[in-house]
Amino acid sequence: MLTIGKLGASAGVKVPTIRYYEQIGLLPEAERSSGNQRLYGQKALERLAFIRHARDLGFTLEAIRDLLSLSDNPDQPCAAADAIAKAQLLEVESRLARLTALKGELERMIVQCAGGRIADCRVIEILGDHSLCATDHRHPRGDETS
Amino acid sequence: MLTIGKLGASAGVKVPTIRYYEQIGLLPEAERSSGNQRLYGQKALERLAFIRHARDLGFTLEAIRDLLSLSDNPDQPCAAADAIAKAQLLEVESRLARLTALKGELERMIVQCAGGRIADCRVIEILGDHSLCATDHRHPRGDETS
DNA sequence: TCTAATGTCTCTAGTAACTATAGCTTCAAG
DNA sequence: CTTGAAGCTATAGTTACTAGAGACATTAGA
Ligand SMILES: [Zn+2]
Ligand SMILES: [Zn+2]
Ligand SMILES: [Zn+2]
Ligand SMILES: [Zn+2]
Repeated sequence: MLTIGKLGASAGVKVPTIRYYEQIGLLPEAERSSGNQRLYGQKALERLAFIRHARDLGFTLEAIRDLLSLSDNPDQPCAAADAIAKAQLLEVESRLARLTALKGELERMIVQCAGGRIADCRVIEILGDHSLCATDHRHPRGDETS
Repeated sequence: MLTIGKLGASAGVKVPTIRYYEQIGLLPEAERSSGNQRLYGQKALERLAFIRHARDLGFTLEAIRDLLSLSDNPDQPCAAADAIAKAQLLEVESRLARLTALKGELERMIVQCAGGRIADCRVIEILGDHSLCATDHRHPRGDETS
């Protein structure tokens, strides 16, 4: 049995994050010791490692919630799990496209600046006027920039 | 003079967002009409367009706050502005690197799944075990995934 | 065994950048 | 003059945590 600190160290997750996952129902309520401290077994460690890895791959907690409940039904077909992964891939690809455009614009504006006064700064000028940009990099609302 | 709705439409920013920017001091307090409604002139439109464009390029509001105060001092040297843009470029490049790794892993896991039961699903299996991954894509804490 | 340091407990609030809701007032068109 | 759209304030919700306060539990050393 692991204390919450050991569990966190094993899975690479901070202690308050574990408590948070329990609070939102992503982890089941833990057993408690006589002194009311949480105790975890191997299954909890695996579940937490799954969550951590999926977070590292950019899945949202909502997607992870679905993936976990799928993985609790081993005899079901896996189409739903694959669909979640494919959606995540699409999301990543769209962020990648946007970030690539941003990188290009940022490079362009930095290169163009000759480094004089603000009044002549190409960075400031381009920030004030998208028509000076080479690409249409604008942000569709509800889309995460990052 | 523009009403808040016209201003938002002109700059491509939602009305509540404009009020939010005013609240956090990114936009100055607007003039008011006799009926207490906000009124904006050309300068406010330019400032809001600047903010919008910088947001579209992924700058944080804090960075934008600094860029705006720099652009209010046209005779200063522009090194500080350029530094902010360069920092943003580095940020974008690091996100790009991470997302590229994520894309690779997601493609790998999707391709490997034969589409059977959850128990045999490669997606679920790999999510549970990072050692099955080809790259080290792990998320340094405090770093934005997106 | 006592004690000091570390770990854990609960609860609350804060982060970024908005978005949504409620309940009200003002404005513009017909 | 009336109605519907637009505007006002204030509050709360979003995501995925992180930080803090103040109290209790556990462990290691002297
Ligand atoms: Zn410059
Ligand atoms: Zn642009
Ligand atoms: Zn599968
Ligand atoms: Zn991995």
